[in-house]
Amino acid sequence: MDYINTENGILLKNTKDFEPEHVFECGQCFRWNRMPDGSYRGVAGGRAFCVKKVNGDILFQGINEQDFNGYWAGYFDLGRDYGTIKKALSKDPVMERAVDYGSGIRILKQDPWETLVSFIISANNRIPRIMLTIEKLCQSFGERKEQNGEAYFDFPPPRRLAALDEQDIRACGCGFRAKYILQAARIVSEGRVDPHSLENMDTEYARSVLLCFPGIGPKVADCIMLFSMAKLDAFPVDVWVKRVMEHYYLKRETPLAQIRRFAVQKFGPLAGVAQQYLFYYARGTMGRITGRG
DNA sequence: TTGCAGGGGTCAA
DNA sequence: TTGACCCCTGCA
Repeated sequence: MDYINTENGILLKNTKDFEPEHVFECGQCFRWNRMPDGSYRGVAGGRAFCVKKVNGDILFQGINEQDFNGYWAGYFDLGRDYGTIKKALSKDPVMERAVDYGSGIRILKQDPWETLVSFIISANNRIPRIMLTIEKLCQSFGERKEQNGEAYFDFPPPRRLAALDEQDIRACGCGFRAKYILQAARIVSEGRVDPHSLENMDTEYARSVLLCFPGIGPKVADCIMLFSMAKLDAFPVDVWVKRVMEHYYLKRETPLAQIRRFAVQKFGPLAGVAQQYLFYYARGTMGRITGRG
């Protein structure tokens, strides 16, 4: 990992496997917004900052070296060689096209609690509304902070949400998911499950624990593990991945669980990364490109 | 202009 | 296996 510590922030060199648009718009995160100049501004890990591409390099604006090494290098999965992963996946002709299409995708390592709630909200929902709902939750119940005169809000911790009424959560636009969020907050704040501890458990066990939460089914559980626990063998199957898998591989209508088994068998420990390339490829190429989820 | 289907799933019957 | 679920958007 080659970087320079500049007065503007950390400048990452040799970034052929890091494209901000691919990273932030492949469906794994909901608090990064595209700015008019093409940079992305987001809130994560308790702070707000900007990621921007400058002459082929990636600038993490306003991040110091200590925070970069202590947190952000892990968050952006900079220790992993995506070049090798892409080469391995590209042996498959369909994956070769998908990898080429989303060549700058990286799997983020987000906060497990925030990711758990975010993907409960994602169920039967569209991306713009998911983003709006999460932002409202943060503005209503998260800690207010300020940076360069601009306010931003952390994601509310479990104990904060657990102390609310279902109606308070519903008022953020969560709809029928409000009761699931409240119950999840109670489960975690009472110490019955620690989402962070699941990182150290194998994928099948972590999955079985996540499935005990109301509002978390197979797809959401796989998303939480892939996008916050670096469990790259988790393969979330949503409608887009279902479409792309049926179209290119299975050639017929196939149950979700069967698609997942097929993919895990085919792509093994890299199934989750393959899923992200396929998802981004499907959404970009398989019709109906809209603001809808 | 209005009405209705459907969405990056999950639950309950 | 199927309908209901928040609520917003696209479309007829």
